[in-house]
Amino acid sequence: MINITLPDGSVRQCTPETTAMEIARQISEGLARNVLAALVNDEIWDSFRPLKKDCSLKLLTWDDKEGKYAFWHSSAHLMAEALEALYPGIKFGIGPPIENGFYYDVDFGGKPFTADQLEAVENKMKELTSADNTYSRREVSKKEAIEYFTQKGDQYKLELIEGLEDGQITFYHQGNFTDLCKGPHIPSTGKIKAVKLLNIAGAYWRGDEKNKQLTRIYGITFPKAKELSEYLFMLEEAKKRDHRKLGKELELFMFSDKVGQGLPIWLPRGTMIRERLERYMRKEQTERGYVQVVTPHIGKKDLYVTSGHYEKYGKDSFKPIHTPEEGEEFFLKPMNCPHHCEIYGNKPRSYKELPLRIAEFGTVYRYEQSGELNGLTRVRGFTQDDAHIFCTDDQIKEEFKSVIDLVMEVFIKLGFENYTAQISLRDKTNREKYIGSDSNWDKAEKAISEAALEKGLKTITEYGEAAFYGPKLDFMVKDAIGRSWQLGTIQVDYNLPERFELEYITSENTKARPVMIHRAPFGSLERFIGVLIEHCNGNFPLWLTPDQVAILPISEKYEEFAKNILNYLEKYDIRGLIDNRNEKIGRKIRDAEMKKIPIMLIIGEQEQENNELSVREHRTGDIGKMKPEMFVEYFKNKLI
RNA sequence: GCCGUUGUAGCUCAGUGGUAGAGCACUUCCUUGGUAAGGAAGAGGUCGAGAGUUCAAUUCUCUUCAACGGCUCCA
Repeated sequence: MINITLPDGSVRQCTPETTAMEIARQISEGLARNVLAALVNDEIWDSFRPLKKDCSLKLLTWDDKEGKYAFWHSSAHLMAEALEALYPGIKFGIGPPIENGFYYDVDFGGKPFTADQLEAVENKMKELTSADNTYSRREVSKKEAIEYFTQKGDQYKLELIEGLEDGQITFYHQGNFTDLCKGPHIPSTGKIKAVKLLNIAGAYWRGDEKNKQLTRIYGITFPKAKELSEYLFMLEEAKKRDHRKLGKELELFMFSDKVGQGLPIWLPRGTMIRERLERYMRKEQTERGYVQVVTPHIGKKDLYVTSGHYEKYGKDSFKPIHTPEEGEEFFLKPMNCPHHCEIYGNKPRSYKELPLRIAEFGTVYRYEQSGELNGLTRVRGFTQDDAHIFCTDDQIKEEFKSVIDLVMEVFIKLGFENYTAQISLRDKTNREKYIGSDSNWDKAEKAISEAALEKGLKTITEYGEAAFYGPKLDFMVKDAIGRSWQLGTIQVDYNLPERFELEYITSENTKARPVMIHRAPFGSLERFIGVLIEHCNGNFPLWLTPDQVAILPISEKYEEFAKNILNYLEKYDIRGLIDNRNEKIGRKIRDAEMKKIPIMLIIGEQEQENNELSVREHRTGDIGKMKPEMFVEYFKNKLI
């Protein structure tokens, strides 16, 4: 007999052949129906695997992340079985569960596979779910595994097996399909009640572009049909708040083939948002002791040779700009820091000047690969709310903490609650690719980690994600469709001050090298606004929105009154427009609602006579009449 | 950059080997209307660009540009 400890602390005795599923059944039939996998000690197991030894056991259902993963992993196998039934002879790469669903990489052997074939696969999968085939696990020797896939002719699986140790290899089987897999899997295919294959895309084998490109098929499944329809509805909703779509509808920005790929053009309404963000940031920075500068959009090749960017990125960036002068080359600036280093080096600096915080809304240009461009979130020309803090070693941590404060202030102001901070450190094994000394790196990495800890940030640490010149702390936010984007960033740099030979005079009248911190709370204004659009679904905070108020006269007769009101509001810094089209009020309201204007002021005979405004709020409706003075008061209160 | 899909009016999209259509938006006129679409008429397209096949190409083929979905990359 063995002892099984359940999460509530109770212990059950049973035979070593007992499975998690049997225990579930002992507890209740309902639970047994919902069990997808089991957490045995700290490993995730199949619910149908004999427990063998004393252990702790947690039953996993759809409500557990691990339960979902087992479910989707099994769904990937199910899709593979369906594909193999429909297209015999195809080869399989990997087929893991992902955050929302699963995929499988398939080699169709040169035959095309297009999206309109997905439905047939989906139908086959549904057929296989109604067969309710059980999943089973089998430990196999490496030899046996190799034999099986050699006979099947699947070179990808063979390659995977090569990397595995004998004795650790398992096969999973359901229906007519056997796969190399470490599991775990759900009990049977019948649990999968709803199937949707979403899209197909190319993916390199093992993520290496030198390898063959396989067809990746993405899908999602659910234990209830209703959950699928809810998910699909959610996807539709997410599409509606896509910043590319809203940006077009609300006339915030555009792209032009003639101007070029990845080069956003800001329309008047979008520019208003940008400028308000800039103004806000400038104010915050001034309060924190930053000084503002302006530098040119180009710089001589020499500048980037000195900074090291030329060597590292010269080949992959925009081609140099040549002048009539023989041999003279300029580059579009990919970063502002070299320019700022020149500002620092403009005169001798004293320790009394440090920390010196140089800020600029600097527009930079980077030649991103064409396939990587995406709306405002990935562009070739963008403006950073950049600043470089030159300070002493001892000041790093304090400066770092103050920047973390600033970033959090910005996120709170704009309603981003769901962000994570990522600490990016060096690759533990390969240190070749980094510039700078080991001791400097160690110091910087320590300062970042401590600052983040002391500020109580929720962080994850990633090794190998550091920039080539220093470790960094990035703030990541998710967009409407769940994609994660980096916004704010703080980076320590021991490298550039050295390359530019920057110095300051210490209190002992000796020379010392400052440390540089790059930081950008928004990151890029483009990306920030892109994510912000999706975050608030185009309903910007009142202080930021392009048009705060729409004045809607009932008819042409009240146009004069409307103008007076607008003039009055402008005196109080309230931005508005008058809709004086020859349309009925219902129509004007509808259009203002569609344009997501936060406040509508409806004025007609009654309002004109009593010098009043009928106030209507976006998405809320009529909230009654007010005197203009009262409205200003009301508006100011809403701003906070 | 690579693979796949797409490209027709300002927007969203039908459609065809015989040089194009809808809804909305736009313009004009009628209507002067009270909280999410008043009515009528009109204008608007080198069918992404270039080349080829054909008597004839927006439609078929190739090239190219761009967008989208991924992969790879990212100072």
